[in-house]
Amino acid sequence: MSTAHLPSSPQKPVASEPARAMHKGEQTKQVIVDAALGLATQIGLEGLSIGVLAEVTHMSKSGVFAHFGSREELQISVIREYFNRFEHEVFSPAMREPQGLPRLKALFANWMKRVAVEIQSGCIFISGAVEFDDRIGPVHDALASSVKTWLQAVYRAVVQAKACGHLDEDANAQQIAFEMHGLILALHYEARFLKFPGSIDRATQGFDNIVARSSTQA
Amino acid sequence: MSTAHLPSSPQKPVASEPARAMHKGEQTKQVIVDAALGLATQIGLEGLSIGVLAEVTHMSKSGVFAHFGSREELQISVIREYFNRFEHEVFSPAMREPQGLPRLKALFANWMKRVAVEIQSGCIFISGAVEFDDRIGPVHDALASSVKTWLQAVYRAVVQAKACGHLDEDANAQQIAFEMHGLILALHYEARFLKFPGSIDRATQGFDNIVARSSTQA
DNA sequence: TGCAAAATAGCACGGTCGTTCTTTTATTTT
DNA sequence: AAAATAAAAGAACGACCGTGCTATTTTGCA
Repeated sequence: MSTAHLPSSPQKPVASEPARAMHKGEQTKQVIVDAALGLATQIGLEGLSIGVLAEVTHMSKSGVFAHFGSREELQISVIREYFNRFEHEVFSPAMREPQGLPRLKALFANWMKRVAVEIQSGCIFISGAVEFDDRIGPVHDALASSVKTWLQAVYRAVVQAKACGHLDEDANAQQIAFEMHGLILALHYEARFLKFPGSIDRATQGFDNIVARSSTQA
Repeated sequence: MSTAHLPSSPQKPVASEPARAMHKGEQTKQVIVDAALGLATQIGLEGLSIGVLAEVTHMSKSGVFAHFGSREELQISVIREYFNRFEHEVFSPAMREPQGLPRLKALFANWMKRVAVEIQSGCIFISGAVEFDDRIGPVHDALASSVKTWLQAVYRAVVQAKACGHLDEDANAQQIAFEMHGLILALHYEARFLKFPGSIDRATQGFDNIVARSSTQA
């Protein structure tokens, strides 16, 4: 069974079972990346330090370091891992829904479900954007291209919903994708930072408002 | 002439002219805070370092440090300064508009104008939220209370627009404020980090969509 | 089972950080 | 102008950082 993939998604071992013929190094590297992702979601990609990562994984600093060769490469590995999980949890399940409005709704619902979890754990697509928005280099590029890939997928889902006749043909797809993104960001901001209750409901309602406004008046 | 103030806004010297009877220490402290704000908007409150701040202001590290007593106090000073400027540039001018929809529109327009500038320079209400969203302490508190004060002002403007009959009486004010916040965040994210063109227009359009949906059908 | 190769540990380096303490300089007040 | 006070500099501290180098251990293969 082949799962749907976001375009140009990096093909990597799926982290789960050792997958046979996986050398020791790759296994522990995966363990490190898992731990690094856990740390990065909480304290950010910039907060990631090889020292504390070594502590958490019960290894030596140089042992951890050797798997990546540089801190930047570690950060990029974390971004890739996050992207893969995002694809697996948010994108792929939605692709199993029929094209058009159902798929778009599933996309947003899964996205929201993911962010709802990240109210506790943090989201590196959001924190990373702030940390790397005026920096250049491979980490910025890896992050930006991951996010763009995802937002592009959202955009395509909106276009398809229009093509299916589920949304008004003169609805602005870019505009809708932009507003969806805004709802997610406001949810993350107000729930995680400000601890406002009811934020999830407001994000849900916001999406319903968009759909109601853009739906074909039957 | 007394200017309108956000409730519970800290009263502090307004940075501009030396204001007579201002001791030398307060003047240079203001210079330092100005420079620190400039740095913090670019690299974040966490990126603020006393060393580079000393370089920028042509002072010694200990000279800079003595004005604050701790890095946290410096960060809080920066937050207060940013809050004052935000009030002065965004909130106060809007309060000179008549209550209701005109004032709400001015509030959003000024907010957007501010963020449009911050596409280049950065916004510590946004970056700070990410940096301090799972940390506790006085810096988090100072930042959160500043943001809450501002969002509360937005909310009140929406409520007033309803009271004036400019917006539907069954419009959800919290919902509208939430969606406005989302538009600002999406603008900041997509324009500053992703460098998407047209983001400003989409935020403007998003606000118009909200108003159109909530306006009293005459 | 032995040997090459890969993985991990140990250690040290130069650098930056916030902070403290002491000394010097500048400002304010008498 | 002198004395009192505030402001700024200087130097040093312990801590943490990423990284490079060299040993040691572990692994995989013949």
